[in-house]
Amino acid sequence: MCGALRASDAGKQAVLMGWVNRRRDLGNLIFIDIRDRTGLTQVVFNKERNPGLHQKAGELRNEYVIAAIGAVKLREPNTINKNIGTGEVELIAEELRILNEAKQPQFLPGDTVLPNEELRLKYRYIDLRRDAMQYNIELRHKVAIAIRDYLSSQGFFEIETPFMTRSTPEGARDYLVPSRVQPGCFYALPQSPQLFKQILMISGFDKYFQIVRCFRDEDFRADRQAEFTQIDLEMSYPQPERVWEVVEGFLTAAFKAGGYQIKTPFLRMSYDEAMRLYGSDKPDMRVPPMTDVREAFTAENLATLGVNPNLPVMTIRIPKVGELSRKERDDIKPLFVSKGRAKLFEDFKRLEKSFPEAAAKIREKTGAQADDLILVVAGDGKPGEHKSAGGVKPEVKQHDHAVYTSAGLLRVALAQKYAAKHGAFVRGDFRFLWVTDFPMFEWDDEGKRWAAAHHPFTSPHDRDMEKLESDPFAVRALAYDVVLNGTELGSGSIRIHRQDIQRKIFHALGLTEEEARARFGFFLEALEYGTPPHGGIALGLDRIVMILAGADSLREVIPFPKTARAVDLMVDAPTPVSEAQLKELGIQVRRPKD
RNA sequence: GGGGACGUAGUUCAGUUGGUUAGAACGCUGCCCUGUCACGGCAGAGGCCGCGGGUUCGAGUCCCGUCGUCCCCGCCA
Repeated sequence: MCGALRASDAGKQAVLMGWVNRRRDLGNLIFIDIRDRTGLTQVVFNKERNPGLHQKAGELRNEYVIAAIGAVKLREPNTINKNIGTGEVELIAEELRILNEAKQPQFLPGDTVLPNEELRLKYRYIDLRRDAMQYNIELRHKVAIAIRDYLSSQGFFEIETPFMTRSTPEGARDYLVPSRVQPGCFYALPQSPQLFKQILMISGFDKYFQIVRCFRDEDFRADRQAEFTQIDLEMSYPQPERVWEVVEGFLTAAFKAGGYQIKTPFLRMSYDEAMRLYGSDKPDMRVPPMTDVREAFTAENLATLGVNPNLPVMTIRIPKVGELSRKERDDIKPLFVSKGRAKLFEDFKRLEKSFPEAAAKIREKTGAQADDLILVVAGDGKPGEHKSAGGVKPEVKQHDHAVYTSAGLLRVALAQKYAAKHGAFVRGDFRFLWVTDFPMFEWDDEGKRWAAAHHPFTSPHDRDMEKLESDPFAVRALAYDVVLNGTELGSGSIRIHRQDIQRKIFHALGLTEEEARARFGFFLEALEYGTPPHGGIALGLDRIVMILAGADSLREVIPFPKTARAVDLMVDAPTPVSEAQLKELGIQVRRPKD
């Protein structure tokens, strides 16, 4: 292989096959770097030594595929290239075959500046030849193998589940696949193999896993693709701690495959605590938590500031940012997105001038150093908004959350903006965290109903069972997320294994008996035939590899990704289909323009 | 659904208050060059300024629309 030859190979004959990475034509002497996925080797063509061969080498162009045969020669000491593994040797060509010519590509794998992503995706086969992409794809392979090996060694079976399955109205939008033999009927591509893996527990495969593709028709981001890969697993009779142990085990193996040692067990934190300290259910632990400093202010202070005294007053602290100019402070403002009625005080110096005592308490409470950036996010004091004061009603909690999440989003945005200053975002610093005790339900404003926060098969805490009807907001679920540096890696829960409880949950979700049976009838029936307690989790493989690769986007670790509008630029999908195909499927397309 | 950034040579970019012939670097083509390794030197080719309207004596530049890519909010059980 092109990256394999070493000084010890000197004197041997070698055949190298690969791409022309670069040619350096010195006239009577031509150097060609030949490349494959293992690396580069310099091949030398000397006119004096072999005029015919030298002339042929002159015809070589970028990305031609060639075979070079010759003797491995130790380089003169002054011509050694320390930048490449094969730099001590070179191949003195004796024979050259052009296996295939290449058109001049739009960009070259060896280019130092990347073209824009549109071109990279359109000519993905060129892009994938780049070192960085070859590394990422190999890393992905190694991580997947490590996880398979680990789970297999722990007694888990990898079992496949269908891709063409049943559409369920809960959750994300489905990708649909029309049926030809049943016109007007559709399969759905799975958002996850959730129900199948639960049924595998009912079927007696008490430890299941699968590295499996999932599909969700939603809007996409740097960390969200239309199709993505999950490490899905489920086990019978587990406590949550048992699931966490398994996950910590395979993540240790996966990160080891990526060259990193990680520490277990991971930190644990309840959802409530995560919200209060980080304003997020996926806290990035690399920057300091926020602090509620409501107590530092007097009632008069808060009134003067126009701050609601019933809501939290959160400080964000970003270390070592130093003095900010007026303009830099102004640049912070657009980073703040108020959820509900939160407002931002971006000038702590001014607060300090007006309220020196409160400011001193804040400095003490947050442990802020002189060069730390401090910001305050509080609830807007609107008259007539305190009607729920005194009782912990859902509305109050919602307003609390608005302040927490507004502050939390700003905290993350600032941490990114000033990453160079606080220096806390070091490659290889992995802060894992279990976030536990998620709420069972969320209020769906659009549908005006309670919705499952995780999914409707998640088991509530035993102690909260009686609050299902009276106070749904207070019901905690046996649900947990594994979080790494502010990214949600995975999400799981202990499931409901009893039909009566499942029925109660559907009821709390406002589903009638008939609706529930129409949607999940097969599953409810399965629950009645002796279902062991079970639970599991699913982790995003793409995200794990992305973080290990130090990449900012899933597209860097997926060979053939889609754009934000779910288009594959290389194959140009999706496309319209012929009238005949539609007719066969019994489908008529209503075009938006008509 | 909403907000923001970008779109100029094959590529990455520059292009002043609207003004004459739209530039640079790399790449490409040809010639020269025997120790280069991001080789070097000389010469040359290469432009629907994303697309469609509009304002103007005059538009790469201003306005409206549209298409595409990226980032964020909503959404993602």
